[in-house]
Amino acid sequence: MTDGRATADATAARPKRPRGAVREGLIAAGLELARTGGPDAVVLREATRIVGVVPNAAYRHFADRDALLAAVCYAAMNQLGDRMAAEVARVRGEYGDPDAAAHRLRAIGTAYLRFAHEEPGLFATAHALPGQHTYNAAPNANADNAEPDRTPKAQLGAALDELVDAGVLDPHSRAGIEFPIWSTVHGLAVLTGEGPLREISDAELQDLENLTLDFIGNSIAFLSGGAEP
Amino acid sequence: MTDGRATADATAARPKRPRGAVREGLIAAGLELARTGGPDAVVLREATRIVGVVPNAAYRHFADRDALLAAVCYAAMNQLGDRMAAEVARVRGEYGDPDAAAHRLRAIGTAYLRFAHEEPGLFATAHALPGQHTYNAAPNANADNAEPDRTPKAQLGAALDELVDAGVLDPHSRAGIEFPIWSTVHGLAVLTGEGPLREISDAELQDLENLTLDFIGNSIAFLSGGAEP
DNA sequence: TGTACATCAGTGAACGCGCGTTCACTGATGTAC
DNA sequence: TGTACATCAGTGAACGCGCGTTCACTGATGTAC
Repeated sequence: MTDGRATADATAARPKRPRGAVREGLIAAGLELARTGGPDAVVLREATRIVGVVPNAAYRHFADRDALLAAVCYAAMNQLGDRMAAEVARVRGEYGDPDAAAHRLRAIGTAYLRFAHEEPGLFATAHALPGQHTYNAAPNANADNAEPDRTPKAQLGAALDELVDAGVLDPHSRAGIEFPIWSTVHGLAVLTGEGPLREISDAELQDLENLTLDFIGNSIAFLSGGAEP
Repeated sequence: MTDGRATADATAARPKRPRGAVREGLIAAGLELARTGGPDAVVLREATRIVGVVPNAAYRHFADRDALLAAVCYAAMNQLGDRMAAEVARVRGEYGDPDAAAHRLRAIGTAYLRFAHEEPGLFATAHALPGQHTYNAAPNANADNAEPDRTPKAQLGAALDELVDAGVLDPHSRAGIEFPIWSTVHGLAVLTGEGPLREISDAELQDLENLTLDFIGNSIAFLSGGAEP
């Protein structure tokens, strides 16, 4: 009874684990810690405790604490990407339809902001990759990749490409426009999350989000030669 | 010679310090630590070492480590504000002149981005106020304040007010517009500083900054009923 | 102007804590012949 | 099919470290009468 092991199997002593289970478990544990307390809460010893393994066992799977943290950061970023993809997929209308394209772009933004608001720890962790690691070398970014790139930047880029194909956005204005847009949404998430605007009410937050997404829409509209509504 | 004290005064033993010198020294030391390593580098013991005082002496001036960090955060934010004010002051043209007003708004943005780029540690620290403290209760924000508010938000607000007075920006569109603008600039600073865009070259960074400030200008131009240039 | 006392701002020593990391080890799994 | 051996993935114990914080103290400064 002192042993909290799940299985009452007779052959106890050392529990059998499928291959790779500890590594995956450590990342999952790290994600849970990050969810609650952000990147600083990803403590190697605590992760091994959760998995039920001795601390140094982690070094069979990760070079050091930062390598574990990096894996957790990638996982957090993937969760953000999945949320965005899911939100975009909910928008109906065929590819190239101007209205649908605009809605999909907005869905990108709202998903990003919603994730930041609902999972502040994971959102912060997704952007807390340790200095010696690189965002480009993300594990899921294999060269001969059949499935599309699900990074936030890539999904935003795809939405903007559709806006061009739909004839809404001038191709000439397309180049690099994802960066100001990404910056705007990211900045709002940071300022209202842990930044100087973190004390505002939910109602004010909602207003700010709408205001900000409209702000983005206005800039695009200007590039498309539109006038004030 | 083993004593690194500055003065060779005969009455050594305990060096005389003017009133408040230790407190100010701790904040200055904390700023120096933050400059190099960000908010996490603001270590209470290290700050006391720099000042030349025993660790627990800090508790005469700060309730705990977070109180010291909060003071350092406020100081970092003030440095950012000072930079912005200096950059804006360099723009010539009298108040209300449309061209000068636009330049002043842009100066706000460039100063913000420049500070983030040149002093990443201080920039991060300015936005790393510990959770139990509040940005509104900034020490320099006394109620009966003769001097103007130098917070980034206030300076941005002043620039936008001038844009309204200059007839460039519709008063109806003025309300709350500082938040999307602030978000855009802040987001770019974070993404290119410690975020996923931190590995880009200086040239690319320059392009991104121009692109982003133009993006802001476009949104304002749209609100003012302008068309594509 | 002098004395008594309270407050202020520092010292010195110590505390427990939890962390990341290293070492030498051992049993289980996979592989070659 | 069986045996010999290398590799893998865990254990157990220990390390040094530096941190924030608390305690009891002491000398210097300011204040009341």
